[in-house]
Amino acid sequence: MKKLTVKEIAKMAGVSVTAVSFVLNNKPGVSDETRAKVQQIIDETGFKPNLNSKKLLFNKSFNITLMVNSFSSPFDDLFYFEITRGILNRSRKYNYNITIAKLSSSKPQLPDTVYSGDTDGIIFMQDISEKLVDKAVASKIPSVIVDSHSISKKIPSIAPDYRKATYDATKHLIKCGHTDVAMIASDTVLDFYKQSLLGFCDAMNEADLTANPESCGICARDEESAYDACKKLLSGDTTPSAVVCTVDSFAIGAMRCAKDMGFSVPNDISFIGIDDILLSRYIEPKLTTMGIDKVEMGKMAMDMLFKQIEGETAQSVLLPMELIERDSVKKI
Amino acid sequence: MKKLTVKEIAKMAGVSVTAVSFVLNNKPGVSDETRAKVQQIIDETGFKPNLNSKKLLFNKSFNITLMVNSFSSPFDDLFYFEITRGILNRSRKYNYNITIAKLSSSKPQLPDTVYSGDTDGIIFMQDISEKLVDKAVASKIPSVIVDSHSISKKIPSIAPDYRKATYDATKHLIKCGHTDVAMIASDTVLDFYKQSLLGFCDAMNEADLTANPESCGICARDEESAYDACKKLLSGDTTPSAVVCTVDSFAIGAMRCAKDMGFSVPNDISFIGIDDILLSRYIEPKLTTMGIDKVEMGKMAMDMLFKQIEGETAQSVLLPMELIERDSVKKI
DNA sequence: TTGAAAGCGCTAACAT
DNA sequence: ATGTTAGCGCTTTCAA
Repeated sequence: MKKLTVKEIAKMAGVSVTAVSFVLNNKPGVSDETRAKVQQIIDETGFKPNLNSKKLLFNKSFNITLMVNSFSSPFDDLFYFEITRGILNRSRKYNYNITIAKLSSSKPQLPDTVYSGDTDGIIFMQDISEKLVDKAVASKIPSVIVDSHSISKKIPSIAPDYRKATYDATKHLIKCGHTDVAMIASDTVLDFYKQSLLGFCDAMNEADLTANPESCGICARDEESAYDACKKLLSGDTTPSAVVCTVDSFAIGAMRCAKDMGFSVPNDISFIGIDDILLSRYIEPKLTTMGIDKVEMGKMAMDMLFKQIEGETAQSVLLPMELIERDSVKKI
Repeated sequence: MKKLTVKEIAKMAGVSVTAVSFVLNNKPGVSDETRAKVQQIIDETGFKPNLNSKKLLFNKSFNITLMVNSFSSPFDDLFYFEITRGILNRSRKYNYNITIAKLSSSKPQLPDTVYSGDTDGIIFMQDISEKLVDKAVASKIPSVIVDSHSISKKIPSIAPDYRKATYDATKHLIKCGHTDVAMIASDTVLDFYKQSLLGFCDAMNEADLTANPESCGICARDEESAYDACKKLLSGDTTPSAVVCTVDSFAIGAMRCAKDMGFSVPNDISFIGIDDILLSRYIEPKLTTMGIDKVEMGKMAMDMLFKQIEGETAQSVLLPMELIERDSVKKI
């Protein structure tokens, strides 16, 4: 059997390749009669035009690169996996491939595909270094950042409103009657830390409670260091009655520490997280946290990227998070 | 600035395009002098040949499609995410893109990319229907199945040795002094169920214990139904002292049930799982289970796929699982 | 409405 | 060793 090409189909239908091309792309310029004839052959043979020639012609790869952070924890992976669902969902609409690439942990580099014309856009998952942002901007390749913790103006991003989320989380604790509230924040991204601090202090001040360095200057970078941070927090003369953790995984580590130290959660001490990772539903007690629709985030990322691919400009968005009440906060 | 092409580089270096092509691909046929000259221009300009033309020429897409099951649970996602790490890791070596596609839940269909020449191979994650297997074989596209629960002969697959794993899990319980051992198995894939049963019975028989329908005829399909299955198991006149669950998520559901019914785990009843999903380390008590190196599975999948892409045939492999002792099994 | 042919950027066969 | 050129499969301009 001969390989199917437009040329071959044209021969079979007794028409020119132009006619076949027009039929394939639903373009006018062929008589109904010719169109029907060609369409029939296409249907019979199941012919699908080879994408590679289109790629060359239009100098497009029909690939979107998903850059994932290689040093993220499995907890984060799950978070990003859900975002990926949304991205995949939308990619079908646009008829693009989604290709995954790991971000090099050693040096900030765009994927090779950018330079060989093998990608039409990049979706960065999680924060990227300022250097990488600059490289992306310089390459002129359409890009978006999804779940950015800092507010970059150079690349459109989709980020949860972490300041508001921290504010709401703190406020929830206060509403539950807590007055000695502390925070374990992440200090890996400066801007994220600032937002957490701002949100926390806003809520405290509003309730005429004071936020001091002892209560909100404690930081962590992963579950393990959150364990240590919590130990420090609970070893002082006075212990807080509630702790807001700016990342769920911190809350998980911190609660483990509290339990190990003989505290009962939430009876002796309450915890609230931010992110609603899968695990939060399964630990004991189930973690109260701030959640967001991750699938929706993925869809938005895709839409924003496409706006750019089509030459328009896209605006960054800040998404609200919702309180998810479970069992780690006690009403007093 | 003119767009960089081989032609342009050739002009700049004052040589033919052939020379440039040879230099780019490290082929002999140019003098050292010419090579150096061309290389210099390439380095200076940072020229990268456009991949799209190569794709057309060789009729290759340099894309590998990763087919993921759309109806898998988040627990499974995590399992597959780790496999994906291995796949990504190896893809760099081969210089291929990894594109992800969701398997349609409604009908068994190969991705469109197969028919438009937009993929050079498929890695199926988890089991696929026999119909889909046939379609993949018919399309002649190189394929592998990773984490297959059944043993298909038509497509090379990488699967954990679930029979052996069930055998080892059961044997571990017996070695810990348990004689009343039951099993909660998955019956979604017939072949998987058979393997579980065989492994379980082998271990029981070897120890002169009897496996009867009451102890090994109980099945589930997810965490929730495992909860119900366990309820049935523990409502009889005699209750087993240990249960092997052929999937970790079943064990999680079953343990929750046992605790809800007032049993203490592992004091009153022990549980062992298979898979070592992330969650198993975080639940209370930490689940004893059978684990496997998932990153390695991904790497193997990639290697097997490439063997096929290069025209060789690949053999299915059965991977051993290792016992991971944690806190859900009591020694008596 | 139709068909012929150029051209996307590259590699490789062929001629020099 | 070097240069010229055909051709991968498609879309689209142009001429008929």
